Amino acid sequence: MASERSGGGDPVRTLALLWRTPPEPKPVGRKPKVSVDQIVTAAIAVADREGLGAMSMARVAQELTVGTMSLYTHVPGKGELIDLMADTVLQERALSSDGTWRERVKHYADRTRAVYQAHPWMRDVSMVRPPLGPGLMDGQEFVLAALADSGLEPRLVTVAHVAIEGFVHGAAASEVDDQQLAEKTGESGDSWWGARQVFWDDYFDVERYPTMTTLWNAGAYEIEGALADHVRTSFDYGLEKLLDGIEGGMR
Amino acid sequence: MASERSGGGDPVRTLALLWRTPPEPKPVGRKPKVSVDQIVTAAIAVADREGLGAMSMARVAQELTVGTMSLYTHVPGKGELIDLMADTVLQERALSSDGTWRERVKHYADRTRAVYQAHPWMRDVSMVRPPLGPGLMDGQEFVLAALADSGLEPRLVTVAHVAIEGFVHGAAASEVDDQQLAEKTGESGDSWWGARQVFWDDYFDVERYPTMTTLWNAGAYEIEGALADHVRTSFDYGLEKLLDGIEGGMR
DNA sequence: ATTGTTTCCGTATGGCCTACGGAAATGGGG
DNA sequence: CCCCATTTCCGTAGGCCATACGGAAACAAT
Repeated sequence: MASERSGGGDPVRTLALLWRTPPEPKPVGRKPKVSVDQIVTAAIAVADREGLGAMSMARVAQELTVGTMSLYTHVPGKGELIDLMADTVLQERALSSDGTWRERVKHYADRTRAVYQAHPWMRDVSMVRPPLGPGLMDGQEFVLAALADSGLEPRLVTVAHVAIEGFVHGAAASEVDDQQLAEKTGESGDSWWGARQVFWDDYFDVERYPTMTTLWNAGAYEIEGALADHVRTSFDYGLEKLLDGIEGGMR
Repeated sequence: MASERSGGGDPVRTLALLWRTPPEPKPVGRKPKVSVDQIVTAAIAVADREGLGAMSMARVAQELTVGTMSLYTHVPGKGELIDLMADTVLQERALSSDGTWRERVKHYADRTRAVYQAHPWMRDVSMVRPPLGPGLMDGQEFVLAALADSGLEPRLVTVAHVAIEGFVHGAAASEVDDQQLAEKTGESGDSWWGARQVFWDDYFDVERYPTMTTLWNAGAYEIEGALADHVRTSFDYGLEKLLDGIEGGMR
């Protein structure tokens, strides 16, 4: 399977689940052993610990000491479950609207980044056909409000929004990728690059890559802390410059 | 499975494959029915047509009318095969270094985007521990050269590089996601959003989302062409503004 | 106790990766 | 011409996965 997808099923059913529309109480019939919330919570727990790849229906059911097929009574399928998981963790952002529009966008970026840190499997969830639940929508509103306050004209607000959203999710995903792989393979990013020392020894061609060579000699690659910090710094820089550009384009 | 990963195996073996170090000619023994190149080409063909999810070892072997296990003689495993595929298609960029540094960065973005368009499965390949082959390295050198020419000091060149690389790959991935899903589910992005009309009717809360409501009323969401075009425009805008910011930060 | 309703879940199908080990092909030396 | 080291080919098997189907089990009301 490629990236885990979602949003495939019946929109009406999925939306009802996302917004937890109370499914009119059933006075008759067997009592449920599990609830949607329990399933989503268990699924998130499994994915947090072992990655989205390990989050199989069987595994989640096991966690709840329930038969695999019981889950299908409460959730249409795996895709929809992932939708629910994603929207749930996005709600953890708890965005507070203080400060200038720039500060708020940065706040949004930080909170979103924190979600990815806490739930690295978010990297594997496509946000192109996103779950239209409260977690996602609240975030959208927050960024749009900040951009609207910036004085950008409406048309540009929507354009800038897509660019920022893309940057933030992309950055958060990249940043987290490293840790995710480290967990999965039991090998840290630094050690992975260390093992590829062979590359610099045996394959790097100084004539083919003059700029890299120059930069190397200029000490531009002497990193202070861990590699992950460097990546993070770079994305902070990128967001800053993106906002600079947007701000500059207004005048 | 989460995103398809790679880069797990023995670095020495993988690097030899990426750079096609000729494995000293074997004078004795049975003649190979397939070569590494044939395997990679077939794998790319399958992934192009049916997605990375369909690119199984069995499927590729079938394509070459060969037993599944024969592939393992030439390629260590699926992860390494994906590395080879990725680096191969990145080589298709054929970057030409004309114009200002900004033009060259944009050229790079466009060519990379084209690769993702032609090979949508690239969305599912993580670029955090990338295949250190010629395709990737040539791209890195190209962007670094452009940034170095911009007059940015060496330290900032590497920082800006990570930011740009993240933006470009992220943008290309997002853009392609839509088409990939369309193919996979047989439903276009526009029709998908159309089916979610229910959301606006039944769940959208005007009081909870005042900015969205205002923007909607201001006509900011009246899109001209297809949704995909709008996304593309937004990323062009984003890259432009990012470069503006970088340029502005130099003075 | 029967009936209607709802939930639980065992089974089965068809897919995936890849470890293992034997069969088949090939060229050189006797 | 036969033998044999060497290399490649590939069948089998084990252990995963999602989910369609249909019957068993639990519960409330009659």
